Amino acid sequence: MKSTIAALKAIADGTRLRVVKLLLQYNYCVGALARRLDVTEAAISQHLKVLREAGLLVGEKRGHFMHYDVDRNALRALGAELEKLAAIERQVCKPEEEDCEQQRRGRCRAHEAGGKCPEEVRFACHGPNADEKENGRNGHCECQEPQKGIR
Amino acid sequence: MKSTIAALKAIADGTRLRVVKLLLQYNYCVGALARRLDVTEAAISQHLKVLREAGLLVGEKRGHFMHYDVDRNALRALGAELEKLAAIERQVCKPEEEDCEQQRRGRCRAHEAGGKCPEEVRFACHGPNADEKENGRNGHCECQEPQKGIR
DNA sequence: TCTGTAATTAAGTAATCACTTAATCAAGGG
DNA sequence: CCCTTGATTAAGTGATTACTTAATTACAGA
Repeated sequence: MKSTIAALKAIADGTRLRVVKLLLQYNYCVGALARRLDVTEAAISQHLKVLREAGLLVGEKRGHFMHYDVDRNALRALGAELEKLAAIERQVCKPEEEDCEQQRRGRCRAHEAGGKCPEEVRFACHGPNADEKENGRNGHCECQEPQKGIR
Repeated sequence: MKSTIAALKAIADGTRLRVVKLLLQYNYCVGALARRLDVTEAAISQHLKVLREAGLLVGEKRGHFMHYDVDRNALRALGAELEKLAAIERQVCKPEEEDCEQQRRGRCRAHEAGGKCPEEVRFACHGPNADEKENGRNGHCECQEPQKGIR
């Protein structure tokens, strides 16, 4: 997860994205990359280091020259991770499963449509001292799904 | 493509990634998010702005409260884009299809295993003045696929 | 071993960024 | 209309970053 962020940071840069796209097509050496992208060799070298340390590139020395290759699996995995993220399911309230004291609160409509209120949700939506302020507006928010037809 | 970079930059941050993960599960209001992630509301608000402007979040006002939702399609599309990137095919040399003057060069082994040398590759690998320096090492690199068995 | 070149690293700089606090805007409730 | 509270914005700060030039390391040919 920390490596995911590093990899995302690595490709979230215009120049480095161009580097990756080019290296996917051509097995350029560093100097060729620099010429092709019109960037100094030092700059390219530093970008390559970032991409390499993020696990997106692997280098190979051939004679005088250093050639980098994109780790396509790593790149694919990164994409898959984002798609997997997009598939994270919503946690909805199921008050019948848990004793949810938020049901008592006037402005908390999180449960009227039927939903649970796990401890972490209760805490996050109403704060650590939610119990102390009965029926007030303080600390409340309609923190769950949009309530169709209500309000 | 520019929006891709903006979206990548947006999620390539630890706090914002946590925001996205949380909003995928719970429809928290801004204050709830801040409490849950133990970040000031101002900071969260700024992160939400970044994510919103990157097209990853959509906001909805409900009474007093502002609730943000992850645009799952945008997130999925971003992941798909990375996977598509990983599928970019390598350009290999096909000298029989093009008149490739690099074949004459001693140190350029790009073609010995059979490969084309399109103008852009030629330029990138050997520089704009490649023709002027016949048979020299200058400006050359073995810029294509690793040559098995050669050298 | 000496020389020329590819690549990396060092050092410095301007810009960007994540965060802070304080001020401001917005939306009810009394 | 005022007051409270949620949310955003403004302004400032320290850290990070992308780039530059210069120095250094690594490699191979003569």
